[in-house]
Amino acid sequence: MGSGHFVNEAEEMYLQKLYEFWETDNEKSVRTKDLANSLKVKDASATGMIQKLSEKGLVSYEKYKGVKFTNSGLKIGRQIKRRHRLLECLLIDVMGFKGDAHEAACRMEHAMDDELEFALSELLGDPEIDPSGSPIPPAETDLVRNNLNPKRDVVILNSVKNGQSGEVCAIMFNDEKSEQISHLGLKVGTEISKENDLVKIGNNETLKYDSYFGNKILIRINS
Amino acid sequence: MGSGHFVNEAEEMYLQKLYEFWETDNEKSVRTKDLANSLKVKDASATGMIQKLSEKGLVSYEKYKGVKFTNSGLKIGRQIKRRHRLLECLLIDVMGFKGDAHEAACRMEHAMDDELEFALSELLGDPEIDPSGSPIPPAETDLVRNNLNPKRDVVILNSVKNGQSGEVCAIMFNDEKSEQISHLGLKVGTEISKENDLVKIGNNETLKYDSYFGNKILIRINS
DNA sequence: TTTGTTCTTTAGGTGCGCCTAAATAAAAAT
DNA sequence: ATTTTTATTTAGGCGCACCTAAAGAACAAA
Repeated sequence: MGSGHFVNEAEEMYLQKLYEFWETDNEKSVRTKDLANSLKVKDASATGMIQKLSEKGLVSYEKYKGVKFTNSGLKIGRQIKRRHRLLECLLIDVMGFKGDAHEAACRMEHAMDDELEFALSELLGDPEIDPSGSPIPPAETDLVRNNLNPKRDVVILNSVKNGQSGEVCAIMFNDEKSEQISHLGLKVGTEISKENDLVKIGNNETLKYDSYFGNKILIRINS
Repeated sequence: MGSGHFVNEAEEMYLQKLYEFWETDNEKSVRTKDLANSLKVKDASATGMIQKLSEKGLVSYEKYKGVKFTNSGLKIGRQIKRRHRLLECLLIDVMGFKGDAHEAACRMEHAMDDELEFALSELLGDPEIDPSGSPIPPAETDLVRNNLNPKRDVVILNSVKNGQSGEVCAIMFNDEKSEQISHLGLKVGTEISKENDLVKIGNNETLKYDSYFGNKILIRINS
């Protein structure tokens, strides 16, 4: 990444976890013990990995003083977390996966490259939070949208932007909540539009929906 | 799996590769060298792993005579291959991923459990071939469809079954081929039905489409 | 400040999957 | 049948990430 570092799976796990600490306080340095605990490894193991990451210039580290990101380490940690949360969106919101999505995402995140990350993010409508409400960091790499990655005009309701309008083109599940969706007055073909962060439906009434539904409803944006 | 074996990632790779040999000839035993070559490891490494798998009862092995699946080994190899090919469908057909899908799938397949495999297969309409035309083996575990996994009534066009009818509810991409799709006379709302492996559209005309389009068009099945 | 506790690091060891090099078996060519 | 070639296996090592046990540093309380 960045300066051409090769970072393996174990290192990525540490950097991602470090990013979680960074999210709550991006100043404080992280204690070896806390890192070890949350990764469920022994303290001595964490020390070893920290030293390795420090060698690679991904964290700054002084004995007995804890560890902090360097810029390049932060980039990588943030990117892995981004991929992780995008995967959770896919598994939970789109696929309706009821198993241990965190665990699955944890293992899949290391298999993603920039392109796959880009494609997934676009499929999901470039979401900014994951199913548990945690923020999805922005992309490190601003891939130029080209003819290999054409602009998509079908997005999930949650990612419709102010000023856009469109039409419901799919409601992804037929589960116990689908009845609730029809109570909202929504069905395939319903026209919607968004202004001032409010979604209106055909009769000019404001649509009240939560994030769950917003992920299940596909909208074809009017061009 | 089956008799409670724990199989790690490396072992899964060997079993999956062995399954590829099994697919072309399920009698012939596989030579160490061929296995090593296709996994891009040295012959000696393959020998070691074969011996390990043999210890576990997943392959039958006699020195200098090559290796064959046992029943339990075949089950595992087949399942990993199934997961791999389902992932390729997701990446290529649904997400439009243009990178190295094989490589990505290779790494993700080991992160899947029965439930995720089930959810993915259903999202894809239980496909029987992957994007390159290779057959997707059937599920080993016939998960009972329960309230956690409600029946989906939106499927891709390719997986509409004879006797079913429904309505186009989404066309997933707006790329260079979308124009071709509209030339087919298809748009959101179009009614379709399938009999004798032929898809008819509203005016009773037979729809001619290829697998590419069949994966991009979502159909809501009439109940 | 001394003592006790907690945290961190070092030192040494394990398992795993890979490697190379060398020995041995099987197969092919003469 | 003997030699040559190819395939396979053994033996010994390496790197990696983890572990335990023990030493040492930092911190808190008396």
